Amino acid sequence: MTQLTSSTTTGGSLLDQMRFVLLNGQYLPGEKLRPDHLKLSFGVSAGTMREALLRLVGEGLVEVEEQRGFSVPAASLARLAELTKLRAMIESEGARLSIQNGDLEWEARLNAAHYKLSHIEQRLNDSASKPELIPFWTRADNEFHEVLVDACGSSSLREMRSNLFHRARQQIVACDPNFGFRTETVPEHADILHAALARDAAACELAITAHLSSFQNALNVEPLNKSS
Amino acid sequence: MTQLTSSTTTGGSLLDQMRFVLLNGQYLPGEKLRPDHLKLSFGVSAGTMREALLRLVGEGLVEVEEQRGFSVPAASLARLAELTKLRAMIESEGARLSIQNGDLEWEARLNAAHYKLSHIEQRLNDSASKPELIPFWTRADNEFHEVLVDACGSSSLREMRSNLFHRARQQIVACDPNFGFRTETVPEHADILHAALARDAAACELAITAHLSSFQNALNVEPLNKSS
DNA sequence: TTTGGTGGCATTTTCGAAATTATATGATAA
DNA sequence: TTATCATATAATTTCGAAAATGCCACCAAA
Repeated sequence: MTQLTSSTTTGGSLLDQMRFVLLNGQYLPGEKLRPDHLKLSFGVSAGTMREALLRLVGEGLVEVEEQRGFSVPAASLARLAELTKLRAMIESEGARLSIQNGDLEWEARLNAAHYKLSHIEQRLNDSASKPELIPFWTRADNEFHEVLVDACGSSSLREMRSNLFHRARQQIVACDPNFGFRTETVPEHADILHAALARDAAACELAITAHLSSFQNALNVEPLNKSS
Repeated sequence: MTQLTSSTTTGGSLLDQMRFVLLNGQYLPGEKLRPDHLKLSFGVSAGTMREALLRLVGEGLVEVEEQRGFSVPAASLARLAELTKLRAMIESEGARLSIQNGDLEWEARLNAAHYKLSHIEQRLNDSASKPELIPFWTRADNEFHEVLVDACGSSSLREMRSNLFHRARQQIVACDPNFGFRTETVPEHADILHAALARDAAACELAITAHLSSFQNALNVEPLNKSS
């Protein structure tokens, strides 16, 4: 396994570790996260543990109730649908702006991110199940969607996209035994890439919505709300 | 001043206090927020102070850099424009869903929220400047926009709206000597209310976009991006 | 059986200080 | 004068323990 963190401080790398395990379903939805217990697993003090949990609350990956401590957010298909819909809105708008503003260098980075992603997806497709690849796929998927909106010129939008991605991911690993991977994912990502490189904002928006909503359908959820 | 907090714990009420002062421009954009200094103003320990700041980071009202401490986010018209645009997207969608799902009780609450808001705005309109009313106006404005999306059925969207409102508010108090209040605000809020009560989602979306974008124009910023 | 209270235990919250790391100051050499 | 390095100061990070609070089982009274 490659190095998981780039942080120098204890709390920084702890945060990265916690994020990783939360995004890979190590803890069950609704489970309580007690600093006093967790400190044993991570080898830090309860205070540092509390600080990391507090930061994760800000990212929406952990919930906290006053005087009642921390817990893993409950998971449901309804919540996943909410987050996916917001993702579709934010990413569509971000991609639209990126297509408007992005330069050649952006296209190159998008290409690179898609190349990495499709490489991993190929390997996931080949053999029935390679659970050890999922973390790499998650990272590559996130990076592709990140680069897609990277030239949008709005750091607030980028922040929000990252936040939504992680929160949706957490729901997915709790709801889907396949961790969200499907064979259809491969051509869908390709569609997004090609629409973006062709500078076709409308097609790109369609491809993104199709990608996220086909994913919803696979989980037997109502499709994304169509405009009335 | 009425009671500012409903929290029982020290940290909880401290968080409310800090949020209040940050949203009212007590600290300058870019200013460093040192727990050791702030603890004197608020009468708590540095650790508790740190915890409150950490939570505010999660809300986007404070920034933190590893090994370099906390600071007030920089303010600029560009950043305000970003946040306002996201607000428009999120609130339009939330209002659309509320109009779809909201019942009579929702209409009643929206009416009540608008009544309170318009009452305060009337008083702000009458006399040239009543800076002591601004906090009340801010709260009423937030509550109106909150109720507007309250029946949307997506708690994620509600969370996000609240977050964006506060972050935008922080930018406004830093950029606008009038704290964002204009006489045009009054009819704009009324338009939103009437469109919502008439269950006219398209008109409501238009009214929201007009409201937020006319505000942008007043600050001499480029108008919100029109769909290409 | 149910209701209301009481005590003990686990957890959360808060604090103050030690350890680590950045930042500013000033001295020395090129 | 400029650059580099050591030193001193200030700030952040981390810890362990004390105080406050919630939770739960148990008992008594109705």
